This record gives sequence, C-alpha cells and structure tokens, in this order.
Amino acid sequence: MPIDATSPVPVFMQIADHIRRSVAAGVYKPGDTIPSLRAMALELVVNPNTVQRAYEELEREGVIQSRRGLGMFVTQDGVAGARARSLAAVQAAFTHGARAARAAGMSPEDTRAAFERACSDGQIDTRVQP
Amino acid sequence: MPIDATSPVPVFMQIADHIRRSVAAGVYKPGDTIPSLRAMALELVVNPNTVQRAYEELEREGVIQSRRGLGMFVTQDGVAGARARSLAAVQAAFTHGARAARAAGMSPEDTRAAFERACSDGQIDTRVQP
Amino acid sequence: MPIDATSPVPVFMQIADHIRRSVAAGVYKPGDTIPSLRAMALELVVNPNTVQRAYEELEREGVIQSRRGLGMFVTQDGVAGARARSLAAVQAAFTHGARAARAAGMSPEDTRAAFERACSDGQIDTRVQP
Amino acid sequence: MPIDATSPVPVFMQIADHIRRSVAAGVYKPGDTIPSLRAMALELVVNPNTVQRAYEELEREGVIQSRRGLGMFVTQDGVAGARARSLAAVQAAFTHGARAARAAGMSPEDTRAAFERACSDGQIDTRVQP
DNA sequence: GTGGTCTAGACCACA
DNA sequence: GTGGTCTAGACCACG
Repeated sequence: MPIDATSPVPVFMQIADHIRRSVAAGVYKPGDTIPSLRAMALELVVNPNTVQRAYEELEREGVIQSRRGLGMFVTQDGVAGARARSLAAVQAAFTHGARAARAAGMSPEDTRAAFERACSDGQIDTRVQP
Repeated sequence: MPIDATSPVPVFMQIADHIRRSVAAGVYKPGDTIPSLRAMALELVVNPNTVQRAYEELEREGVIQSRRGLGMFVTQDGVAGARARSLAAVQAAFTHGARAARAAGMSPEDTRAAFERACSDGQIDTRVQP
Repeated sequence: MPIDATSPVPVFMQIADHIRRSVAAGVYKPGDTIPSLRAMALELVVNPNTVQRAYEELEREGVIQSRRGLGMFVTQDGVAGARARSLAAVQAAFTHGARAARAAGMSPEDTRAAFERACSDGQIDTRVQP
Repeated sequence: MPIDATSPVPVFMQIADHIRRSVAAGVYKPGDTIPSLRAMALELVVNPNTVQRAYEELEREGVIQSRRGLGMFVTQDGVAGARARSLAAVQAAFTHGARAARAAGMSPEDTRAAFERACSDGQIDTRVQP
C-alpha cells in the first residue's frame, strides 16, 4: 500500500481506510487475522503507534477485534460495516470530484472524460501483500 | 461556499481551492478583485488569518496579486494556472475514488453508478456570492 | 525613481530615502523646493498620502521645511543631516551584505567580486527627473 | 542570531535568510535536522508561529523537508538552491548599497572605503549555536 | 477601508 | 517531544 506522508489526510486514516477496503473486498474474511501491528509498521515504514491508532479506529467501528496475544481478528458482522463505509468513501470521492469539476466550469463531457481516465489509471493494483 | 471544519484537508486549502476554481470558471476575471480578507472571513465564519493563508497560497501560485490598501487582484496570466490546477484536482479526486472502488472490490458497473450518482449530486450550485 | 511596491521596505521610506539622497548629492540645494506632494504622487504613481508621510519624515529630520502655500524647502542645516543619514544607509547596506556573505560561507574573494559587480551595475543612473 | 524587530524586513524572513545561509555555508548538511520550531522560538525570543512561517518558506523552496513528529530535515538537493539564493541576496545588498552611494553623490573612492569598512565589521561571527 | 506581520495560546497528528 | 492548523486580537503600511 502506498502511504503518502505529505497528504493532508492523516497516515493512520490512510491505513484504516486501506484495511477497511481490504475487508470489504474479502481479502481478509471474518475470522482471519490482519497483519500484526509491528509487521504493518515495518512494511509501511511507519511508527507502530500510528498503526495502533488505525487499528483502534477499526476496532471502534467493529470491523476487527483484538484478542490479546493472538492478534486482530476480522469480526463476523463487521464486514457489512466495512463495506458500507468503503462504498460511502468512494461515493464521497466522486461527489467531491464532480462538485469541483462543476465549480471549475468543466463541461459534463470533460468531467466524464476525467472519470474514464481515472478508471484506466485505477487499474493499478493496490491489493495488500499479505 | 461550504467550509468543512471536520475535514482532514485544512480550511485554508479549502478556501484556496474554492477561489482557484472560481477563477478557473471565470467567476472572477483578470483585473477583478476577489472578496477582501475580512469580508471572506465574515462570510465563511473563519478567522481572517486563515483566509490570508489561502490568499498567500494563491499569490504564490500567481493566480492573484495583492496591492496594499486596494485588495487582491486576479492576474492576467494566472487564470491558466488556476485552470490547470483545478482540473488536476478533479482528476485526482476521480482517480482516488476509482482506486478506492477497485480496492474495495466494487464492480466496474457499481463504480460507474457511483459516478453517475455523484454527477447528479454535483449539480448543487456552489458558486460564490459576490 | 523606481518604486518597488513588492519590497518589504515601505514605499514612504523609499521615497524619503530618495529625497534624502538627492539633497545629500546636491540635486536639491538649501532654499530649493522639492517637487510638490501631488507632482511627486503623480510621477511615482503613488497615493498622495504616501508621499505626505515621506515628507513628514524628512521634516521631522529637519531636512526640509514646509511653508504653507509655497511648498517644501530644503533647509540650510538639514543638508549635513541628510548626507550623514545617506552615508550611514550605504554603510548599512554594505555591512549587511558583508555579514550575509560571511554567514553564507562566501570567500573574501567572491565577496569582493560581488561588490565589484555591484559597482558596475550601480552605474545605472538613478538621478531624479525634476 | 540577531533578530531586528524594528527592521522593515519581516522577522520570519530574517529567520529564513539565516537558516538558508547556514545551509549554504554547510553548517547544516543534507540529512541534518535544523533546530525545532520551539527551540528556535525560545532562542530568538519569538513566537513559534513566526518560526514556522520561516520554515514553511524554506520547505517551499525545497531547502528543508518536514517530517511530522521528527523535525525539519535538510534535503539533498536543496543545498544548491540555498546557496544560489544566498549569493543572490548578497549581490542584491551590494548593488543596493552601490546605487544608494551613487545617488547620494559619494565618490567611487568613498564607496570602496565603505565596503572595506563593512568587510572589517562583517568579521563579527554570526554562526548559529546548535 | 485594504493587505501584512506578529503574539499568545489552543488543539491535533505523529514518534 | 516533533510539526501543523486555527483563533483572537493587536499594530503597521497604504488608500
């Protein structure tokens, strides 16, 4: 996963978003464990505290559950929530883009063209490496 | 303009984005003045210093030029830059959305549907009131 | 005279400096009048209030004296002060440059070379047009 | 470093100039951190926000790079820029002095003498205390 | 009235 | 501890 440290959106949110999407996509299924705090921190070259905050966030949402000494497990009923939040995030991104396009005076055609371009670019595989 | 204080993207950037888009859309033309620091601050219910930061950014980009005692003026050749940056921002939003959709396991059809929904929602007029 | 509106040094000071130097150089001699407030403002494309502040500054220094309805006159004993202040300003500029050069790790040779270049560039005539 | 609050050049610019020169001189090398916002603010008896503005400017110039929670780091390729800007500033100071000298009617000999005096005065060590 | 700088002090994100 | 954003309110330069 690409972490953008310069982005205004906090790193811990980027991590949480990523896990949430992975759960929504079925990369991690209910009962699976997600990568350990330290493993994740090493992989992303990020402070463990930052990963911790992301995991806390997901636990609060009920997507994962910690079992001391065993790791973080994807819950049975958290998948629906993860899916809902992920779709909402996608919708929010598109809505934001559409509004910005309109505010900038872009024609509907150009806006649609930008979307098509985004779909091609989006083919870049962002799957997690387990 | 709607300012979202809870957004991870700083308020001053939201303001700068807004003005940039307005310039790109031709709401403010070269030679025009944009709303004064204090007027903008009052309208957005934000501290004047925050507006100032936004205006500084735009001045650095060459979109506007300050004249002490007179106001901030849209430059002749800053419009192209404003346009370019605005379009890039739109593209970035769509690309981000598309990537997130793919990462969440959304089908191309659902992704496209989300975009269409965004276009309808985007019709909300976000023009500035001068 | 070239006025730099973007400079951090206030416009009124730039004007005062210029007049002071002109007096020091003998362009305006004791008993002469300097250009009227409005003439100066028109020539420099500056607000009359700004010129006024410059003239006030010079009057406070004793370089000029206003005679109502007649204009601003260079005083007999103000010339020495104008000269002293102008020389001090020159000295200050060089000292500032020398310190900056040293702080930037420039060699004495390079520093001297920069000065020589400045002398060549300085030949640009900056005399007032009466 | 001496901060002159009465100078027409803003304090934050004085700070940025100082750091830029230090980087140009090799006091801070690529990969080094410069003093923290708060440390600098304490040392200069200045508000942290003021230091921040200076650091922002340097980051925009590419001289330093911020890492949240870690500090501000001198970049690999920002040193050249810092050097170039610093030399340009020295040149500007000398040119300004030379022009002022000429406008004040100083002889080339006196001008040169003023420069020599500046060089002696400039020996004052303005290195930062880390 | 305009923009520009500075301070004091708050809260947040990150290590 | 680090940097980053925001507020409230001050003073200055300019028109």
